[in-house]
Amino acid sequence: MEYDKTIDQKWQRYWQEHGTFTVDVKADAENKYYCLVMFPYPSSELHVGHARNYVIGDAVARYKKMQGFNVLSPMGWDAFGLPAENQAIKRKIHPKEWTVTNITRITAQLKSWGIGYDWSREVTTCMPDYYRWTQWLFLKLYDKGLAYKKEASVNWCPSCQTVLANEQVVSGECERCSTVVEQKKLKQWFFKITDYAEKLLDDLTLLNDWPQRVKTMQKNWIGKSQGVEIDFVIDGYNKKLKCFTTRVDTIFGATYLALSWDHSWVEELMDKAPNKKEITAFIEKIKNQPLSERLVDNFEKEGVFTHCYAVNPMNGTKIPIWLANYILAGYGTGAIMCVPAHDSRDYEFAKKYNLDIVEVIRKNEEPETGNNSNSVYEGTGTLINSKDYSGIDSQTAKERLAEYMESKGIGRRAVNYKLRDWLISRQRYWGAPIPMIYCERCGEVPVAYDDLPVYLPEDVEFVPTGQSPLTYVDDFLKVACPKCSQPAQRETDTMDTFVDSSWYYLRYISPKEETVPFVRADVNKWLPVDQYVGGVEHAILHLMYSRFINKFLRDQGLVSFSEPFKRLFTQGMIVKDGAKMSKSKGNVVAPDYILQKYGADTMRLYILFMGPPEKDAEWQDSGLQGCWRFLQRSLRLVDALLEHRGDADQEKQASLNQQEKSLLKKVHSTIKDISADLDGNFQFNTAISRIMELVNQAYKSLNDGYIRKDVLAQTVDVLFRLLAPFTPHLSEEVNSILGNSGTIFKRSWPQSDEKYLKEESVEIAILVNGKVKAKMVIDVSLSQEAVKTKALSVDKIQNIIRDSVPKKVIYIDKKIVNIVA
RNA sequence: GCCGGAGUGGUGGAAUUGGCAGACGCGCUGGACUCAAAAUCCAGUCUUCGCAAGAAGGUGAGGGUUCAAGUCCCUCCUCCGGCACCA
Repeated sequence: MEYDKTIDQKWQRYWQEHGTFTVDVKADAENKYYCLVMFPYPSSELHVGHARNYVIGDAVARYKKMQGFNVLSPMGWDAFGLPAENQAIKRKIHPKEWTVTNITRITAQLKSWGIGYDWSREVTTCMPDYYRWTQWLFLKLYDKGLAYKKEASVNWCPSCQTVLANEQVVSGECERCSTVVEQKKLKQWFFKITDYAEKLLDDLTLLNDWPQRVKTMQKNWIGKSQGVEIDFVIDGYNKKLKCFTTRVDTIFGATYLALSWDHSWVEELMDKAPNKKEITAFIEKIKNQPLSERLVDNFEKEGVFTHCYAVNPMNGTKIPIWLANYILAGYGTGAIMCVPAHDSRDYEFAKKYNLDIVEVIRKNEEPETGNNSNSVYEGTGTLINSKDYSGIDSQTAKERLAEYMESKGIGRRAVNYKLRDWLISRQRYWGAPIPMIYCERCGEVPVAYDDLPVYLPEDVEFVPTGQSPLTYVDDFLKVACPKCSQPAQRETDTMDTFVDSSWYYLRYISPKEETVPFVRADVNKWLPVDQYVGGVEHAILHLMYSRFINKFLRDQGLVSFSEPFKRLFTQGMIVKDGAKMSKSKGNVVAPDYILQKYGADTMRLYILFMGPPEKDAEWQDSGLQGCWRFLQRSLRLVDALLEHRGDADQEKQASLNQQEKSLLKKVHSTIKDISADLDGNFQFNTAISRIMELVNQAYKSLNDGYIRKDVLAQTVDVLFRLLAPFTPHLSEEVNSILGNSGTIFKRSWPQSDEKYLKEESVEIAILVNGKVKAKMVIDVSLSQEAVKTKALSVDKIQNIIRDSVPKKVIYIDKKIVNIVA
């Protein structure tokens, strides 16, 4: 049998016509398996790097289907977003047109690779029937006070001409275009994800089947820290400064306070400050400093003295209050107590400005060292110079001090998070309009649910001005206030596209529903997603936003599960010439020529065989060639079977020869091992190598002598069923050639038969005085004695071992020896 | 700086989690077929010594535990990823 391109098309057509991958959510809910691949942003054509994602997802889906699950594997489009708009500006094509063209092209690609989706569930986030429900979600959040507008210092990308969420700023640069991000004070919409910080953190422990790496990243991003918020009375003011610290045990070493430039009290203190000019200049300097400058390694600490003092509540000492550039504006209270002896940053600052350094913690191992205040010790230990608390260890002191402060009302236990609220406004056109209206009389008024969707107007000038292009569309902008019917204006910003993608996995269950975003009963049956597959670049962004939205919907009683994705798999990149594939580098491997020359199955097989799927892998055309060779070899086994002469019935009378036995053993051990590879962590590479071994052995057996027809038939049949998740077209073709009707995916996954796997060897442990001294495997055929007898002499054992296992393990004490089978 | 992950042939990578290191693929070498090439098939391919059977060494470096270590423990080196003034 020869491979021929028409095989691909033949079976792709078959799957489509027979609805092989179409799911009825009501009828198929029992024994369901929801396999989801992160939906793509439809920009240009897909290359083999993208293909890896879909091929992995498809292999899982097809494997599960063969195992008898009702597999839902849907596809859709994350279709709003900046690239479409940027293309529109550059080429004068409407974003919608550009997007739809790309979707058509990519759909054809996915189909040509034989990815088995239920296309009847396709969702497209830029279509009104979808974004209507994204707006609905916004209103739901608004109703609960979780969507709010506030003025804040926000990240602004001057190139994209829009604000960005914290999560979209990477090392001070725009995640998308790598432009240095600026800080601007703007009034923007936020989602209150911080309300869910604790839940998002706690429930990470439920995600046993997520990569540890992703969970750690989320944990760090949420950044919970526990400590104490201490009130410092300001000398001469009727005012307290709240400072958060995780090291309350160092309170007696606090020798100054430091405030961030935008602390609320700064304005008041300026009235009296003798060095007002100096302070103003200092604040201006920090304010205008680009974020990127702050992120360099040795960012110079600077500050200015306010000429005010605070009182340390524990010892009454007056300590100076400074403004300092290293105090983060958005974290904690924006004011901290500084302990130079035990914090390297405070130490650096104190040295520079000649502030007191008082050691209050001593490392436990070193009892007395003469030199103090010349170095920083940031660890815990025993308190010194701390009045009544001296001699106590850090941990105990933390608790006692917190208790004391709470009882005196001068401090309280507190928790802080690094996580900030999710900024969702974007000053761009190609996104879901935020469904809000501003009325001079009534203020901020949400659009009524019944008035959704707020349609995105299509006739728009795209040129970015820093204002949303919608600002200039009168038909859109001007609207009657829903409350008082007076002229009012719509919100012109659109939503971050991560809002669209934070709930799409729910819409797949009810994609055509016109009255609700999803049917609750069906969603509760089909979710959580059993297997989610995607790139690790979404470890924080998409995956945390989705978890947040899911938890919100759960709290509203709209879904019943608290985590949307039960298992997560993050695949690595495919690189070429050591670099990520990109058009600008000119190292893109386009799938088209591969399909032409080798067909879809060869490409799929190679992508899965390249290496562990979670790791990056280097594309090698020669490796692809190897997979092609392997498939050709496999197909020649089919020929060998078809040409095989010999009467199967007659053959069955005779007993199997050694080769046939060994081949059948290989067939069944392969089934067993591959199932383990796939049930575990998707070790497609080793699964495929096992199939190659099977083919090699089958060849050897054929070359060496006669193989019974039924044995060969079983080998070939199992071989192509095992290959089916990887090479579905060829497996279908072979399946039909072997006389089976219908699709191979309605047949079951092969089961290994234990009778062929019976071990001919036995593992024994050698005990000396009851202690395991050695374990080894002995070939039973060589020494039946080993199993029959419970105890053997040392000599005998050594003989058996010499005959059957390598010398290396012959270390036995000349004592009593037992054999445990 | 902190937190993760990883270091195995010429190369991508295996090793039932402590049990014959290098499976499988690529590449390379030799042979068969061919006027020749491609394709295909067969054999070989960690290093050293040996015609061979075989012997010895070998998983970033050094030490340790164990009958047995790529795998576990300690010290160090290198690379990759994430976070990065989070008080």
